[in-house]
Amino acid sequence: MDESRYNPNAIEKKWQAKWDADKLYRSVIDESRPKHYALTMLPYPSGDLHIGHWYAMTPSDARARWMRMRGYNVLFPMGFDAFGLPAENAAIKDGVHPMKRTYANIERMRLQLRSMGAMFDWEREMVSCDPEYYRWTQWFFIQLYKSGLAYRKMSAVDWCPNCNTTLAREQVWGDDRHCERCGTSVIKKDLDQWFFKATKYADELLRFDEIDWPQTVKTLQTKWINRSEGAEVQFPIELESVNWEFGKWETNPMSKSTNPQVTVFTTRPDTLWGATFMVFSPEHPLVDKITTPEQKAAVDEYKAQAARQSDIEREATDKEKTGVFSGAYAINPVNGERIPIWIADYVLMSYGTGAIMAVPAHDERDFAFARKYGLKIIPVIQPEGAPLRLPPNSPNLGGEKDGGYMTEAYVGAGVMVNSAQFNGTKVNTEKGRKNPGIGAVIDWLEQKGIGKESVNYRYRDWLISRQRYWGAPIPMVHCDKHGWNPVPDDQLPVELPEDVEWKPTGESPLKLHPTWKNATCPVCGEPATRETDTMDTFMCSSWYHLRYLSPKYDKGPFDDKEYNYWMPVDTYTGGIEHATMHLLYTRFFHKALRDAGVTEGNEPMMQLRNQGMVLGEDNEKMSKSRGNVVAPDVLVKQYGADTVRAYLMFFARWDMGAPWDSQGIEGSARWIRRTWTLFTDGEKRPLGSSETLKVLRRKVHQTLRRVTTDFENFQFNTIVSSLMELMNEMYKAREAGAVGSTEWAEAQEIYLKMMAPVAPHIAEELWSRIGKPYSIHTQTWPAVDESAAKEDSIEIPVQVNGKVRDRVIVAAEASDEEVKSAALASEHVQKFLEGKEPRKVIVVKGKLVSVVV
RNA sequence: GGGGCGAUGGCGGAAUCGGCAUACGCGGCGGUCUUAAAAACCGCUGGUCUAACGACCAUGUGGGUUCAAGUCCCACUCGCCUCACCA
Repeated sequence: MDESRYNPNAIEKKWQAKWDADKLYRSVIDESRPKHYALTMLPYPSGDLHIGHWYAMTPSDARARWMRMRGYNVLFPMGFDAFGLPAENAAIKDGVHPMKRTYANIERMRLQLRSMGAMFDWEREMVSCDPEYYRWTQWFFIQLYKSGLAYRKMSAVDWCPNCNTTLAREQVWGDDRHCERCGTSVIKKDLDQWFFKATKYADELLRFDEIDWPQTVKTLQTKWINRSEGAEVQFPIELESVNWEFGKWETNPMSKSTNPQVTVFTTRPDTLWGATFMVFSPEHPLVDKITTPEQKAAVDEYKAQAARQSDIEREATDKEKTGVFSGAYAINPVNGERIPIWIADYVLMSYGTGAIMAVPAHDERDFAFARKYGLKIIPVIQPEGAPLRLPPNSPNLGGEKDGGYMTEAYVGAGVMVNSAQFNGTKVNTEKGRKNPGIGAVIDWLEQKGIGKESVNYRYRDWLISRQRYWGAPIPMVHCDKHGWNPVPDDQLPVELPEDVEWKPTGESPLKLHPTWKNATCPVCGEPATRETDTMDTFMCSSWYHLRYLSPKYDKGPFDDKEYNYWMPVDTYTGGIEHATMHLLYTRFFHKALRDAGVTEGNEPMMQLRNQGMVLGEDNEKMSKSRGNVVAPDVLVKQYGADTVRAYLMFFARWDMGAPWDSQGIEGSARWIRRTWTLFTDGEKRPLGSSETLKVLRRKVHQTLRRVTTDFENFQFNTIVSSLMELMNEMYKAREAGAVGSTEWAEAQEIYLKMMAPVAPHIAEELWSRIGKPYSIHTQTWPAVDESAAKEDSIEIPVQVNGKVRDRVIVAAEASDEEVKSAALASEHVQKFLEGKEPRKVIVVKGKLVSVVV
């Protein structure tokens, strides 16, 4: 083979084997060095590494390598998120066991990952479907159960009819409420399921003060949790309104002497006096009890229609509001007014209490509803200036013109009116007690015992039951006498049976298995039944970063020694699509386990950075059906891993992503080849001038300064372009006779060190070819020589009235006066002054001169 | 509909604190080498006008602040992301 030609496949294979044999990337505890835990999101073993994986992992690897060169003891592990639906769905089709398929895929992807030349420590690999891994996933479930954070509840949950399983709220996407995995619209089912009490941590999850995460992720999580402050208020229902035969009131069993109460949540207790009707969700359990015989037919029909409607239709925001009168009345507790109770589907059973007080004057939805059905509107907040005017014939509003009158709800600031002793109280647009009107009313409600301050969240508890086979079995056993109990630790893991049948019945093979579910009760030892549901795979990925610490440890999920040294994760990188899923689950998980005494600290990952997405050449999302998928294996074969790495770092801003350009990679390939030529072409020229060498050295140190800050800031594209510039400069210097000088030797050394994190193989090869000791990857990152980086003379643009008219060259150290006179001495500048005296001359040191006439 | 992010040559992008707009690369054009092509190398490459020196215009649109705006402020247009009757 021709040794002088750049042959990426040969040198990459050679160095990967050597690094492997030398355990160059093995990370072990070393108290003498500061640690750095760099983590990139682990892949699902789909069978092929995608260019998107390369895009996410390569810059993360480069930065981890850079941290290592800066003296940190770096942990950069890799593993597989191996449970999940695709493997099981494929099994139903072709009968290949998910275990077999998954491990075959992992085998293949390991090779592909190795071809990247990343510094993964493979001895720390974890695979979430390995029983030695999910043993601890189950153990964590039991810890949460023992902490009172896991509970079982019957409720209406989201069910994907295609995946045949329930989903967590986070896994239902879009306005058509489709399944995150397969895109099918979900339906509601009443099921008994396991939940984690994530809402207990809602307030803590809203605090981001300890972590350096992108604002967008913090905003998404904040919006997702959606804390709203307000009050709960009890509304008595008129005695005549209650259909007693329908059953008991839980709080007032068959007592006809006390009014039954219904609780509503409101963020606007200051508008209570304007509550002119109530609205119940069609699913509200009291609907049947309060509906009068005359209204029964209409209400039943409305309920049936609401149940028939899909969530899509029901949740369309711009849909006209519909509803039906129940015939019943409630009493507004603040003023004793008798107000009608309506049934409408714009009130959701899943938020608040499923019933609202309607204040049409100050709520848009209630206003629209009141106008449609001719209900009373009473303004209770009056803005400054022109008072709100009701339509003249309110409450009967049909067909009237609205000129000069209220045409929409007033939601701004103002003064309370029509509100008894609160008249005159100022109201602003703040939420909760920050609003003086709300604060005053809450105090009064609490004192009167008809309401209390309350906080509501949109955030739901985490539904983790999945009616599927390919997941970690929920380690619970049910006994007729003793109910649900966790499987004792010494019986973990509860392993998945291998001898199962794949039938497209929609039932989990675990449920259909003849014997697997037979167990004994941990309390009495009598026959009992295993839970046949498995856990959401997000449970597996909520703690994988902990398993990397000690993947073979069998006395616990991790070895404390490793935990104490490496945790928390210092830098976490991955896609933003997990903002309200994995990234929220893992924070909850860490906090819950902190309180159970398992983990330490408040947050698992201190710094988070998100990469963008590589689109297809057609500017569309890559997909097999579009035929625009870029295969990294092909590119590696054609160009070598170093070129692919360099191009992925160069071609777009990492946090933004961009469409793929198959021509563009030629530029990176050229850079790598030209670097090769620069270092291997031994052609000598007569030694050049000292100025040449000085200019070269200056460029080297300027580049080093830039590359260092760019690594710090995840600006990978400009790292590569700076190196390209330096290379061009080195070619010029070589032409001018720099080869053989100490400056040239230094340039070569620093250039390769800067290149090493980006293109580790060629950097190692050239490093050894210039006679340096193995390995470049254990070298120290060079320090910038600021005096060398400094320019001696600089070109200063001179502006006249804001336009650049000339450039003058001055010494870098020149005083403002010197620069000013040099600028004014310019003929060209004088021409534009047209003989006039400058009114003002602004000198910005080292930047420019601005002359104003 | 609410919220967030963004818009710079033919394309991806660069521009630290408000201080030379278009770095670096792709593509294009011209050239060297070659029988030829590829590769490699050299030069040009935002627009308009000009023989040239050079002038004028240009960072989605319209205003504003400033000696100076891609960068700050206001309004709008388009695109992407996100939530979506949340009481």
